[in-house]
Amino acid sequence: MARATIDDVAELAGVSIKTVSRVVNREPNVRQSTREKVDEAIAELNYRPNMSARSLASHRSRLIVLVYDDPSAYEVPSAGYVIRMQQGTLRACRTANYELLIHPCNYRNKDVKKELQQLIEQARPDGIVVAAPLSNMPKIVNAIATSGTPFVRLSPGHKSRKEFTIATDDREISAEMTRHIASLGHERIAFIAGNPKHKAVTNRYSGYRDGLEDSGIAFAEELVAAGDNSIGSGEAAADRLLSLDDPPTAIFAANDDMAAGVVRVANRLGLDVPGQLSVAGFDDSALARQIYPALTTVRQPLSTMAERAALALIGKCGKPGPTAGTEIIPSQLKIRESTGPAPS
Amino acid sequence: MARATIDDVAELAGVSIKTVSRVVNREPNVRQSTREKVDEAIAELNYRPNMSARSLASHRSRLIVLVYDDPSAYEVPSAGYVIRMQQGTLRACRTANYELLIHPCNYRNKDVKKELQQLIEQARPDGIVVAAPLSNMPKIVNAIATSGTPFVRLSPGHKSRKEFTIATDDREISAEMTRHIASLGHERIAFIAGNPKHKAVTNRYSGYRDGLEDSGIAFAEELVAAGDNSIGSGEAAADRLLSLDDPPTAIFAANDDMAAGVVRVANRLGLDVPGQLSVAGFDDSALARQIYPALTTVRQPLSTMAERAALALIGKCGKPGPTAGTEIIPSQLKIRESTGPAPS
DNA sequence: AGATAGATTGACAGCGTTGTCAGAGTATCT
DNA sequence: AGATACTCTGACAACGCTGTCAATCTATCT
Repeated sequence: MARATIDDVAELAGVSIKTVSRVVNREPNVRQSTREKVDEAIAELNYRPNMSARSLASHRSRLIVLVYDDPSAYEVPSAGYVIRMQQGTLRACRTANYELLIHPCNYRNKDVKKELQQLIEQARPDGIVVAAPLSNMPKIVNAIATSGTPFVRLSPGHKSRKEFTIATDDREISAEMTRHIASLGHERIAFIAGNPKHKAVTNRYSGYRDGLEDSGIAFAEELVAAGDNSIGSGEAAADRLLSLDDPPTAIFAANDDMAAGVVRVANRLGLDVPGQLSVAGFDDSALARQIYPALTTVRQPLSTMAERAALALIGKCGKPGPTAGTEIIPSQLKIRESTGPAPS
Repeated sequence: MARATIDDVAELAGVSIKTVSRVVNREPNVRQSTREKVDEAIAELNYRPNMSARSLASHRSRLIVLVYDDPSAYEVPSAGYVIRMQQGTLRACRTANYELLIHPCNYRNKDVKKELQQLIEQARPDGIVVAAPLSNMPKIVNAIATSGTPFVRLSPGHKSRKEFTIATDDREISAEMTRHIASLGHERIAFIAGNPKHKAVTNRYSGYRDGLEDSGIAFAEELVAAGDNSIGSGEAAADRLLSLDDPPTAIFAANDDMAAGVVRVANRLGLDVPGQLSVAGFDDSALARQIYPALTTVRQPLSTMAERAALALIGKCGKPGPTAGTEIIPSQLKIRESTGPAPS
């Protein structure tokens, strides 16, 4: 039994195919009784519009593409990010009956530009969500921009006025985390900075200093350690910080992996967490919940960001709409077991 | 500048559009010189066929859909599975210039059937890869089968002769793991069984018994504990096993989470792993590499399975197409630090 | 009643490919 | 040379839908 086409529906309902098209696309100016007749015919024939035909005729594909960096995506710690972005994008797609095409790509590859162009020309998506770090690479962004396809940058830490960008409040939430720790009575609060290449991560340092100031705590150079986002660098940093004459009673690391390193050192030194040392991380990675004690950390609403991005694209479809500016999605403190009152 | 169409290419090359179509689709019976002329024109105009038109006319979409269960997919431990499947499918797609559409869905939802039908009718994918547990549900499989779209089941532990299925060798590899442990000198090898609802997981128990037999070790009822795949159940099982009069020197858990539970108990009891107790898991989840000592475990080639599935659908593969039968992809032992020689 | 504006509907031409089929070339065989 | 069998090529009709625009209705206004 071949699929019913719009002609079949039109014939059964006794109207023209154009009217069926109107009903299907919820266009105005169709008499209620006509609409009902058509809906009945659609139901009876179990008619579903053919996407290809639709897209060919209307120049719209009801397809959203999510582009992200492949190699980093498939390392263990990044899997969660990717999944959460997909989840958000999918949520948006579902509401509007769009489908999601995923296209991880490797920015180190010389042909990314060509690859993206081909993707765009073949799939003709209605919109593209570009995730970090690709979203911060002019090469990539330009390739997409020149195609004329609407796109949204998912770019924690990078604002932009040129393109529509969804960003995070790394600085503000880091300040909040710092204030939270301070509110527990801590006065010696250390910070482990991350890889300075990641803008979002350096923003966290600024937030730490803001939070200190807000809480009336003097900044102490010696309480800042440099890390590179790895567990190992967190351990090294913790070793140094905890061997200070006047060691910190709380350590805020710019990401969860480094915070996990701190916890590991604390265990080794026999320091109780959070009894003798409070530890906070950032990212709410899987690790944060797997280690003991579970990490107090910051959860960035990656899935909400992605959803927002996709919704913007879907909504913008056809309409001119605002194509520039930055939208900030607020992060959330996840208070768990690794932070507690300062030791007296 | 509007995209070049096949007409533009035909005009520039001085041939008919049909000939351009032939060249683009690598059809035979085109004179070499003609082919070159057309290729030049294509290059000059940077022509890319329009997918929608192509798919409308040819009833093929160059789209593969990956369908998997949503809720379970997005829990932390499953993210890795999903990503690996996507990765494999994408690899296959890339070689044949297909694109991948992902469609997580919730089998608890009453409308899954309708949802899948709609997906199929709208996107008209050339093939569908269905992951477990959806691939084991007749409701789902039938919905897809009746659509006539070629599909492959990704179904560890479930064989089938009716549909084309990619399965794993849970039983065989579990036997191998058991033999490996035995070869290290262990004679008291315990097993923690997983959730009996998962066929793949119960197969592992059979494999354990096979391996015992292969190694000439008598099966002891008391050395088998029941778990439910969670870390907590692993701890409980370990507690019981290790308090036996003649406790095991090695524990093989049917998944990594339970194995992690065993390691946790060992730490608590002050047992050195692997000095006094060897521990093995199954799945090679992220956790396996994150805990200390890193878990000896089994890695199932999920990505290879998915790749194989997609290749079969694309028809790019020399082996028989997606007609029927089961193909087994062998798993791999990952020997890491949690297993070692039996204590003397 | 006649006119006017707006609501409703349909005819038809694309959208950019591929499939079919017939016609034109070419090589090979009697 | 003429016949036969391929090899190449192109004209043209789908494919199933949307956009445009004109035609028809209906309601409202003088």
